[in-house]
Amino acid sequence: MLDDRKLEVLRAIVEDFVSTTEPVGSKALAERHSLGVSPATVRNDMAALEDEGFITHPHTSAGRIPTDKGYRLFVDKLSSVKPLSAPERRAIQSFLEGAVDLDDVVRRSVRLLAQLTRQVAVVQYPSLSRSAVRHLEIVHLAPTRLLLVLITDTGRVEQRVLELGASLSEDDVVVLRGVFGTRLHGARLVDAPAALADLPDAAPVAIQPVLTSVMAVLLETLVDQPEERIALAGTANLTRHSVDFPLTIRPVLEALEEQVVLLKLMGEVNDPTTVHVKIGEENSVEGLRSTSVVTMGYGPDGGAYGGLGVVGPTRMDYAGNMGQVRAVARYVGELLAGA
Amino acid sequence: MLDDRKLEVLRAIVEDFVSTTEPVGSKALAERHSLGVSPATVRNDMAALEDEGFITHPHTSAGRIPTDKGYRLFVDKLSSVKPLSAPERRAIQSFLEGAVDLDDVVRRSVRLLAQLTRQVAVVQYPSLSRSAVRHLEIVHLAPTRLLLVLITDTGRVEQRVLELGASLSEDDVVVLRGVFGTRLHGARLVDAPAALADLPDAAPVAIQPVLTSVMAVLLETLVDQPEERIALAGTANLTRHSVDFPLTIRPVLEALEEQVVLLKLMGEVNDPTTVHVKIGEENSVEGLRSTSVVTMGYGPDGGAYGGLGVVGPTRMDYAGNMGQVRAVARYVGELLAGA
DNA sequence: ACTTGGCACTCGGCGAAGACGAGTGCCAGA
DNA sequence: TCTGGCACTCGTCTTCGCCGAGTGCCAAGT
Repeated sequence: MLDDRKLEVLRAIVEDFVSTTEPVGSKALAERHSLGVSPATVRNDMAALEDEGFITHPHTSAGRIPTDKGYRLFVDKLSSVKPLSAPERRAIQSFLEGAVDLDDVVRRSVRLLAQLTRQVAVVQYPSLSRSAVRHLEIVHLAPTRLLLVLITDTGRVEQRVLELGASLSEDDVVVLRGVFGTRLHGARLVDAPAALADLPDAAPVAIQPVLTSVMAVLLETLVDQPEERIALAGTANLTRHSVDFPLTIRPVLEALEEQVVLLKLMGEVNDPTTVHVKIGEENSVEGLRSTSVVTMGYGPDGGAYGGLGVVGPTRMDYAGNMGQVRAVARYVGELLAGA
Repeated sequence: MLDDRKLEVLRAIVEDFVSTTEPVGSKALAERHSLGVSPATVRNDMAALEDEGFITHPHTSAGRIPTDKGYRLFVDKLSSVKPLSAPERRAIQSFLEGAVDLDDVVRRSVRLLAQLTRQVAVVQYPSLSRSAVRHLEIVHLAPTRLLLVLITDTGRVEQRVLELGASLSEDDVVVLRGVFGTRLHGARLVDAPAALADLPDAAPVAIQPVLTSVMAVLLETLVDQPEERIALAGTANLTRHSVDFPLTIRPVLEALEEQVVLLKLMGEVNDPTTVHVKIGEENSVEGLRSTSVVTMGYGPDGGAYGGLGVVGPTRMDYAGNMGQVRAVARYVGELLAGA
């Protein structure tokens, strides 16, 4: 059905189309790649590939372009992730070293990724629920007002102001600090509910009410509805492709503005060992059906802190972008593990 | 030189052009606006306006369009900031209420502004240096490692990990907390250097070294090089205009990706009482020469916490956008003052 | 059975030519 | 100072025809 030469033809079509942006014809193909056969033969192979749905032609008298299915085959069978060049490695290193805090790491990574791939880059902040508690600070702002500050092992900081029904003494606050500190320190946030389950009963009766409400706030805002954050960069890169503009990039820009969409994108990967690729119609998000998304999780092998990746035209350099995404994901993972 | 009718003609041209996007001719103008004169007269006025540089025509047989100078006159003399409609007010309120923390406030505001104006919206986080210290927490992560967490009255949280040369006891940390707490609580960050100036001398000798380095980190990262943050939304709105090309929106997108550019934009306004408008070539940033920027500071009258605004085509609804920017700035200002 | 050269055919792109019409500038008269 | 008239300019849109890349198919060769 699909012998080696046909696959070779497909690879040639993808590579040429990706680099030239123009439909590729049988003649040019036979010349540029040393396939050792005539254009006519190539045409036959092309017809076969088209029957199988791997390529199409926009109109009768034009060359062929790969379909989503064609790219999929190319990515799965015909290409391998391209390791980075030495300059690229150096770029990553010099770009990311010297980041002062988590925000800085994320912002630098996303810009780096955009620059490296020349695509739109997306980086998810380390997910709260998968992080562990490094420190929980309870600040007594006013008699009836507490400020909770949670700091995770990946450096995320979340704070909430809490209005209490009743007034609280400084001693009460100290007790609260002690109780939550011992229960939560080092615990992963997903495990927090379990760690705190018996807390109200175990505590002194006097502070049980306030303790319960602090617990409620903690669990609600940090575990039940964890606030996910995402950074974006390189949207200007969208204008490099697709000559016919507003129509193509509009829905993409709109989709990328939706926090939900980005979360979905990133949520689908929590595997920090493999690069994932979604091509065109494979994307579950409406506005991104004309693009491809390359993603990877970052963090420890067990479960990633979060995801990162790039969004670009289906006509992209998959091998290269996959390599770049993988490299940045690994670096960021290491950086945060060491923090 | 420019009598009332000519000004009226200019206003009509600006209004028509803004709403239709098309060069406006003398005939259409005389009909649509009840100027009480014939197209021929309007033509004469137009010729005069053109001589003065307030309008041009793209080519001989086209209508007139305003120049930057024309828009400037329009904004300064011919229009007044448009108050919001009732639905708009309600939208602001329902959009912003229920924000749980500063991040939330900023992100909601920027999206709100983008939606309201249908332009690209920019919101600067409250500038650190102009904020006051609500709480400074010093966490003893490890014997030689401190975590500084600064919380400002506007709700910004900044943290830095600090590696010390020497080991520190828990008691030392308590002393540190006390010292910095009393000195800084409630102080504005701009005043921090003064508030801390004599600190090393006044403190117990034992902790002077560590105290000095904590001070150094504080002052350097929080006062000398305060980390400014900016949120952006509505870039997809750029595609609504400029039927023409990527050529128009490309440089704009690129400029908007530069943190520096946005800071410059926002830095130029710290007046929370007036809306500022930069039109086309008036912009100091290269990539934004084809756009207009409407900005305003938010915060207390004395000095704003930060700035916010929108970026759009010079052909924008100035009166409306100015009203919207002003309204959002006021709301955000109140919201943060009450926090 | 596969490959190859030949050949007729398709169809989008591009440039020329022309019709159209919006809008102008100017002028003479009120 | 305003107005109507009029000739003129010039960009836009449409049509038309040519060009050529590229195809599909076929018959012949290996």
